[in-house]
Amino acid sequence: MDSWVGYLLQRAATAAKSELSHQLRSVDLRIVDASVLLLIEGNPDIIASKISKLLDIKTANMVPLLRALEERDLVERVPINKKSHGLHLTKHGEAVLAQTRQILSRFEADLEMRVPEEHRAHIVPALEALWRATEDARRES
Amino acid sequence: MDSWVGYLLQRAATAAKSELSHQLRSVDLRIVDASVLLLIEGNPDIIASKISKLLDIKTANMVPLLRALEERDLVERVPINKKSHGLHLTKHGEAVLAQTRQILSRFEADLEMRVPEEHRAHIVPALEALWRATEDARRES
DNA sequence: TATTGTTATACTCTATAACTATA
DNA sequence: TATAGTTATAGAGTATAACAATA
Repeated sequence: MDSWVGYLLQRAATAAKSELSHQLRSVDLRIVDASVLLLIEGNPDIIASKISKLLDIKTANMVPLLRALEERDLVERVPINKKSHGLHLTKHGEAVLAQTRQILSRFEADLEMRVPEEHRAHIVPALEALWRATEDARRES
Repeated sequence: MDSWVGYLLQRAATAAKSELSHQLRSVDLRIVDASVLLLIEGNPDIIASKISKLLDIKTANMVPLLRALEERDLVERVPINKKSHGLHLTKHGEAVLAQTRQILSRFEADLEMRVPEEHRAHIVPALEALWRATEDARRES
């Protein structure tokens, strides 16, 4: 079973997620929080429902997530019209995300270096193809 | 972000898990149930606490899991001493696992074929190294 | 009519604590 | 003293349904 792609994928992903979660505790963020902040920074005035589609989060679950980020003064909502709010980072949010980005890029570099040199160039295209083809299979079923 | 190993790892693993869960519904098993059945078949008279260590399941959570498998007549407990029970598959359990094994091996073959040929030989050793090194990092911290 | 956002709630999975009994 | 198994419970995380208001 140890040589099965599905099993190894699961084990590697779980281990990586667990390590990253641990490292993000220093900025008091979960992985999903960091993902949302990155998305807001890269797409100023993005609305909640757009984030929910991109990250596969139910809109109902976006509410407490964004409320927490807002209460911590990381994110601000600016009314676009009477229905939607554009999201953007506060000054404090930008500062926290800068710290977070350092953690993320260091973590990513560590992950890459753990792949033996002769396999390193193959891991990204292999995972990318695996992801896309598996997503497609799910959509077809 | 789409080229980050950690991100791709997560996406590919989630997609694969979701697809396998869906396929296992035909035998009314979750992935964890199938893993436990495989472990019992490969290690007759294994005890619950051993499974809990191997699959990283809290012993408290093994109780309802094994009870369900026992109530469905897939698994039997045979007393080893006054404290432990050896687990093994019933005839019915063996039959269901045979079906399950077909689903698993077909799924695994599909996954492998989704990796482009030029990267295929690299994915298993790459994931294995990533898993082990990341587990080690977690243990050290 | 579809989208956006929200509330309330339920379900699953996982985690913790306290406990009994046996190796 | 450590291990095996159990109970009860708490906490995330995620999912569904129903709803109001606006594009």
